[in-house]
Amino acid sequence: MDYKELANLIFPNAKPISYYEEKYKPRNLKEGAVVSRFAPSPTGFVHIGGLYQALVAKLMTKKTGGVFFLRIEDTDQKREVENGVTDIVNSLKDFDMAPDEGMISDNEEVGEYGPYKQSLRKDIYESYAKYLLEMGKAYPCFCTPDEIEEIRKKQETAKIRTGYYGVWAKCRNLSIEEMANKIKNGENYIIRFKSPGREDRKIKHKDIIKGNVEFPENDQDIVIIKADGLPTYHFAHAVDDHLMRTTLVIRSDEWLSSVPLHLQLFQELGFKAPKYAHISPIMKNDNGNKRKLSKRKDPEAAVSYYKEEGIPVQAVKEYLINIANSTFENWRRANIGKSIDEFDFDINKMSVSGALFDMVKLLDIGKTVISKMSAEEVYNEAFKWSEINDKELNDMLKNKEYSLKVLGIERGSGKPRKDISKWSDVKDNIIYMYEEPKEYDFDKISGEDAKKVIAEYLNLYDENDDKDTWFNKIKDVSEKCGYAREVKEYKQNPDKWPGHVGDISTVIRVAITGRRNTPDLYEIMKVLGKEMVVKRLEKVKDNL
RNA sequence: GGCCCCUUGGUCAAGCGGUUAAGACGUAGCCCUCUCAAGGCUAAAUCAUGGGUUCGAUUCCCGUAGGGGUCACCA
Repeated sequence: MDYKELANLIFPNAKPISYYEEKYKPRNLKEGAVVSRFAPSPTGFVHIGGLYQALVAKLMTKKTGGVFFLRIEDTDQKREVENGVTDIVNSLKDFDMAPDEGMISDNEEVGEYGPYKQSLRKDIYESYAKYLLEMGKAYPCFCTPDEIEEIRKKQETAKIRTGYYGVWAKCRNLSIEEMANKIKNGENYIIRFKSPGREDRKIKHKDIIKGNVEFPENDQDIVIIKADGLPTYHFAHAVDDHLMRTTLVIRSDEWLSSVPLHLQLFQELGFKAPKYAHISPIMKNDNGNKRKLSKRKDPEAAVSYYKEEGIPVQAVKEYLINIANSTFENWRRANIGKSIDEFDFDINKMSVSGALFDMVKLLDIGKTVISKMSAEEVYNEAFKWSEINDKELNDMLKNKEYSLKVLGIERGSGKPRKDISKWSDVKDNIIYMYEEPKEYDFDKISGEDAKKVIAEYLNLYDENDDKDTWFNKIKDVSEKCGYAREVKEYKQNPDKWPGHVGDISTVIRVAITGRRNTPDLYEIMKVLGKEMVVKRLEKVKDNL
């Protein structure tokens, strides 16, 4: 019996690898085009770190005229979660990052290099496993989980490296006949890679982000096909990224220490290895310690959080790009209005260490992004968000013509307002334009004095006044009530008056909006219209 | 614990042997102003640490400390 017969015994029906090599031809792309991917496992919501990786991949492929694809790594059916794939596909869509090829729904895909779901690629993995078996580069292992555990314990007490390697790899030295007999006797087994590596030798690897790294060679006989017949991550990675003709693997840096193994796998399979870019995770400050953003502890770890909070998609992307290339914000300032695709993203400039997540900065970007939008855009986005997240706001916004005016206050000028950083801010920002105030937060002038101010103002108010006339009338009221017409006058002589025109306009502002702080009162009154303004003023006057 | 990676203000970070060590967010103050949000100006605040190498180290080398990752039939 030889290796070939053993391989046939294990995988009698597997196609020769030449079939797949022929089927998935090298891509016909121009020189330098990057083929990269997002390859999550459907084990729960998409993590912001995953979106970050996907964004970098997307940027790189876009920049070079390459291909960005989505592959689902569902080789662990135990951890799989319902709607996992749908969530991933939708999350990418939400961020306007739909892949060029790969999965486009739970069970549909586009592209010539599929299937893009690993659980559907079993035949392919078997072919390549068989290929390794034929060459004696893989072998069946009959060790039970208990035996593996026992080996590990021995290694631990002896204080030596744990794992299935060298003399500890019992099954690698079984004769072909022994292996065949065990299989024929129905013993359970898995397939292991027979590592040619030696721990006392070093390999050098140049990572796109981390730079030069030196590791001991891999000498672990890792499992490549599990008891359930599916491949492990490592094996699937090598086979898939070869067959899908990936040129750049962008992934989280927790994989960095697997690079020696992966390189070895590519080598032994006769594949050309891709380039690797290991991205540092996005961290969070936890009592002075940095730790990865955690799915369990941190709501902002889930990309769905941003959608629910109504943080603009563009803000999230710009924030992420800024973490990746901090020169982005300078570019953005100099290129207002341009698409982020025009930014010359440089993956080599990405930080080697993990950045702390900064919600304050994200929200600041959100503010800027929204301030650049037209009233129409703000309306559309806020409306869309409110449909699923805020019924009350949605009802308010149903009056489109009026809402457009409300959202247009101090917008469209050279210096638009910057007070909304996320869609969930909108309601509180504009609610007094829809409902009469329930409470009045007067400042220094209240009671009878406030009543007098309002009464005087009602005498003068004319909705057709231009802004200067409007303001002069408030100054007139100030004078009548014994307050300074001008703030400057008052400041020069603070003892002469009890206050100034600012205090008077505060009374009117509060009477109309219920608040001391609002955008331009003149515009607010214009939008509200005469009827509403008078009604609100009368109401306050009568109740003071 | 073994192996690997990292360390510039509170945060993101430029920098790549000689700089007054950029910029942004945040913080504080001033200006503008009918309030607020902005905007303008200004300020405080950083090279983890000890050794080298060098005429000169934030930058190069070594050690130390601190942080992170990884050691599965999970990805």
